[in-house]
Amino acid sequence: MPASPPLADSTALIARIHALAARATPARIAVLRLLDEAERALSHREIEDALGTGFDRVTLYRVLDWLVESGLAHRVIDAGRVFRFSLASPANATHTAHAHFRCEACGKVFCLDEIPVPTPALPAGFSGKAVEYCITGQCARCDQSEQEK
Amino acid sequence: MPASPPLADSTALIARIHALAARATPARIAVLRLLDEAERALSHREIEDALGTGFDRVTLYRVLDWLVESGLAHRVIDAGRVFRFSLASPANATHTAHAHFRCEACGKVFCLDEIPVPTPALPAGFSGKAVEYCITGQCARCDQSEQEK
DNA sequence: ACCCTTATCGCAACAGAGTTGCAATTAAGA
DNA sequence: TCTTAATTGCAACTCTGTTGCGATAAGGGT
Ligand SMILES: [Mn+2]
Ligand SMILES: [Mn+2]
Ligand SMILES: [Zn+2]
Ligand SMILES: [Zn+2]
Repeated sequence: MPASPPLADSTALIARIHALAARATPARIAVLRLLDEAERALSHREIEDALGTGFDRVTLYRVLDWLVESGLAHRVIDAGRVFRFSLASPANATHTAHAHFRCEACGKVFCLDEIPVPTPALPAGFSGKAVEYCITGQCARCDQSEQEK
Repeated sequence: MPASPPLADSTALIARIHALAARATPARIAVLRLLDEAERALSHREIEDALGTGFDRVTLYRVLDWLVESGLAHRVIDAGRVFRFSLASPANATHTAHAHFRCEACGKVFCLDEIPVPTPALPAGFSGKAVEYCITGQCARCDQSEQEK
């Protein structure tokens, strides 16, 4: 039972791609669906594994780049130097700042849309655009499995 | 006119290293001095360039690792997948959360010790340890040079 | 001042994530 | 169905950082 809204069928995904005047290719549809179903930010590797063989790694990289450039997804970098991607919800599609949580145990990154990101006052001469707000710690699942030991 | 306190001489730097029961090698002294003089977080590459030839790249990587492990410095990762290092001031040596600013124009990362980092409420089951708070935009210098055009 | 011990260094080889060039394929409109 | 440019697949590549190991040298003891 995914917490996210019901996953879109292929036709809806294809429409979303066509709305950007781009070609609805199998790779794009597959990645889009996967990110839509995922409740956390996924890395290229995780996406590759989830989709199995059938798509070249470079194709997946390019699909992810395209998703970010087109504004459908956004990219965050984790402590292990790997990019993680999550679908931009209508809420954060407008580049609204939102917080992230990275679990040190399992390495997953979660989008915390509920938490407001404070906008700080900057030193003179500095002009801020985006704010990154990331909490590191242990996620609910890893916290639980640690209790069981 | 550096905003930071007067840079320490070699003997002071050596003392700082010896206080950790470690050997005061040329590489460690040089990197420590450089980070002490820098007002922003430096990447390995920047450190290598600044010090010129004379130290092996691996040695510099190991010095930086040692600095982080010993608590003298802390490491942040930037959007370009490269680590940046800044000396832990007495204030943030205790792992006190502090904000960072990354300039999109010149790529530099600044430590904003003045800005307080808010501690957010997390979803149930999540336990937070560290908070990363990074503002992206344009630094004072790049903002200025843009005006001149 | 000299010797030991072993922490640290230098080199070379390696690893992982991501990028680029280009010919072959194919989505989508005519 | 035909055309054409967007997209793919593959191979080679870059960049940052890591590891193994023999050589070097910091620093404590004499
Ligand atoms: Mn997010
Ligand atoms: Mn800092
Ligand atoms: Zn976890
Ligand atoms: Zn700048």
